[in-house]
Amino acid sequence: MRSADGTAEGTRGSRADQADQRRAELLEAARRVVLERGISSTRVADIAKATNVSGGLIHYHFATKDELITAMLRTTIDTEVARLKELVRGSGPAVDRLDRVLRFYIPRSRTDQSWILWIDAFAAGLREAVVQHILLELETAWIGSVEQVIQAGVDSGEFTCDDPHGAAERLDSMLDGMIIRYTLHPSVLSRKRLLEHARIAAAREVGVDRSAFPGS
Amino acid sequence: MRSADGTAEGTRGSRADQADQRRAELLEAARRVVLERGISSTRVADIAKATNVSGGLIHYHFATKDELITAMLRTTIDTEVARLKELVRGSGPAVDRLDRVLRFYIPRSRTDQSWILWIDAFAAGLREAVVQHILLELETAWIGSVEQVIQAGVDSGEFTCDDPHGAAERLDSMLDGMIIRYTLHPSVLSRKRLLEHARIAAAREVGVDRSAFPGS
DNA sequence: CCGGTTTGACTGAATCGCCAGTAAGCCGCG
DNA sequence: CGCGGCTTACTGGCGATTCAGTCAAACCGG
Repeated sequence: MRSADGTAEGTRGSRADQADQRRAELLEAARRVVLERGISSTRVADIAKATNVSGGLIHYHFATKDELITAMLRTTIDTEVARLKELVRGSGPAVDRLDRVLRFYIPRSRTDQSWILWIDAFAAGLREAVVQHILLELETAWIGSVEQVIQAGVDSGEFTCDDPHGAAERLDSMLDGMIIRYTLHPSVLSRKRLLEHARIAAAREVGVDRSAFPGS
Repeated sequence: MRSADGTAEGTRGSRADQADQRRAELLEAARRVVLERGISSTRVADIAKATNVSGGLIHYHFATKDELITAMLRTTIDTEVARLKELVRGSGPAVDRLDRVLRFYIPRSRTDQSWILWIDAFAAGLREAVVQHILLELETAWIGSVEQVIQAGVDSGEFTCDDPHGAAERLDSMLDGMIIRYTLHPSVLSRKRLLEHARIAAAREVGVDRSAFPGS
């Protein structure tokens, strides 16, 4: 895609490419470190160590720690939203598509830590407008996607729902809250039960019977 | 309740009382400061200043900052749970009682910051077992209360619900998620709309019509 | 193609403000 | 007295940011 000159590959090449690569590497490392230490107790030195790089380099690529963290959230969200959009574009009966979205939302297993990042980000977003904005984007994308699938189901006559947007808001909120609970106390609320709750609520929102959804 | 000795009042008296009072004062100040700065960027010096007290005094009453914060969360929760239990104990038709609980849950106004504390605590709870435990207590109390009111309604024949506990879990989660959203982006989701969502969902869970609840 | 020059990624160590926690002692009340 | 609540003055160290310098790759005039 780049390099109309001699060297004909995008993986390795000009210094700009190298810098981009390093930047991406740092963002990825930042994500890993934040996942296990939390945003507020992550030190730039930790990220440096995780990349086998000097502390100074971090500040060569990112002016401040905040900038690094924000950039990390930004790219994480972007890929997440992209995958979500793709998922929504999929085909099949509306029930299946909706169920797929629900399952994508919910952590895959007890060791899936992706939500740790968002919980941390919620707290950060309380005071940082940039983070707040990023989170709003993510939520909007989710609600929009759920709404879209519901609307498709209504159009095809599979679903009955007089307020797809409201239904999506309710479902999303319920999942947010429940996943936070699951992330904090996995022993109190199993993933299975969580998914079951999601399906029950979803079925109700779109006016079909619970049995229309997968899973017993 | 204390002082079976000479001085016959609980507000002012023995040195122990004075110490207790100071402790409470510090906890209250801690709460205020944390609300506006967040747990992780609250310094003990801030709390000292907010109480017009020297920095050293904090450590006279609380060994570490963590202990102070934890104690603060603890007492906040205790009073919250107490008020909740009292609310549940109230009388009247089950719909009214349920609605009262819902309204108690939701921030009173855009300036009610109580939820900021919990969002912060969620993040802290990701790594601190003590906080995690405190949060679990709070959630359990909420779910229990909602369940209890629903069950009462079922017993009196006002409600239909074959799984009060599950219904309470779903309602609670939805409110958690939605309130986080409201707290972070009040301009995107109004309190009015939030309450309406709560009533719609609640009505559905207990098998009554939305119009059975107050508010148009 | 070559030596000199520039550029840009990167290092390692120093700086410096911040902040939890400590130590020593003051003071008023019982 | 003497104890308990309180203050002031410190410290120890952490941790973001800065900076002077290294090194290799790209560039360029001849």
